[in-house]
Amino acid sequence: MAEVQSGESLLFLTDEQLRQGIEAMFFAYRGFTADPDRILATMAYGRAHHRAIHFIARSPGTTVNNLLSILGVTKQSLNRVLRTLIEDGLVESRQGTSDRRERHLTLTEAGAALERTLSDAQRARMRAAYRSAGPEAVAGFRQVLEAMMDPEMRRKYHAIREADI
Amino acid sequence: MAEVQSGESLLFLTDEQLRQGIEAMFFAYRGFTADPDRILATMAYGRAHHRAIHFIARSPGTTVNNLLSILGVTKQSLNRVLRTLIEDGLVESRQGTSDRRERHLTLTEAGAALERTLSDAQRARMRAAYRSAGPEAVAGFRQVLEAMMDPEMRRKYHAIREADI
DNA sequence: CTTGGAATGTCAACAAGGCTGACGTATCCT
DNA sequence: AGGATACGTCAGCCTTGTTGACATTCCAAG
Repeated sequence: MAEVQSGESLLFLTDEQLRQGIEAMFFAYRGFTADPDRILATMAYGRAHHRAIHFIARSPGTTVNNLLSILGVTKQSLNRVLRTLIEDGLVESRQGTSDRRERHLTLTEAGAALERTLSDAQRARMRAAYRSAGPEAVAGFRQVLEAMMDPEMRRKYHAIREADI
Repeated sequence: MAEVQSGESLLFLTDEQLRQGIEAMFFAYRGFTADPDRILATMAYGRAHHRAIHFIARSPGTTVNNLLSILGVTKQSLNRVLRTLIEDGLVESRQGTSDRRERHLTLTEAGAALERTLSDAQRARMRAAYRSAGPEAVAGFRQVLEAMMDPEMRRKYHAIREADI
């Protein structure tokens, strides 16, 4: 038959295996967002606020445009979120010095505190998953995720890390 | 110092590593949904329709309640989606025979065709990612994802597979 | 046989968070 | 001087989630 696999090595590419991978992504992403979502639900915030806070924390002083390209939403969408965060004193927006059209975003103390609360919860789950799966599984996990990204997103994913140096 | 790692083996549990894993999940999930989203955008459907179609295809004859527990939304949310799919002739709802309160959901030919289009696109990306990462990475990927799920979701994830036997 | 509860469907109202389109202002660069 | 860029904002729309209330249908226990 045509479906016979040429050895065990390609079994991970059967449609059934791929389908299980798809479902694993679906269920895992739910777990991934569950803890922050629970915390955010007690405030007037949602997942969109979390994403903004996360990436501002990650790249303090980032511009609105940069954040837009990372989050992949329209400026109107981001602005709605950003406005409430600024009004609530969690994010600070400072005019740029070299280019005064730009706004540079940073977390205030309160913003940083919320960020810590959210990311502690999310990291705790990630840490538990990593620990139970082990270092080699984690390396594979990261490899597959990276291969799944759109090339442009992959560039941004790397860019964020390089900015830390 | 307290931060000194006890060897390379625990490096995958540093906050920085966990943070990168979190961001990898974020960017990868975007890629994961990008292709079906593009297809759905050309019709009057969204991601919610895709999810319903996927799990009906996966478990033909499933009940509304079962679908609800898998998708984790309210019946009102699901019903809205289901109604349009039934009206459009993609899903068939048949009253149960043993328990006639239940509705059993199956895809029509048209529904199955759309499911194939959507899942072909999603599987193509998954296949490319799997191929580029290799079988061992895939095993690790699956392990970490599974560890990340809520226990209840993990049960459902396994239940779907066992139902195939 | 009656009744309680479960499964399902439906109506209404609302909110979050996407989107498009249009417009205005400040700033920078050529 | 004029075009491009960065940002903010108003208005309106869509999908998809939520709660609450209520009707229907049916199974099962008393």
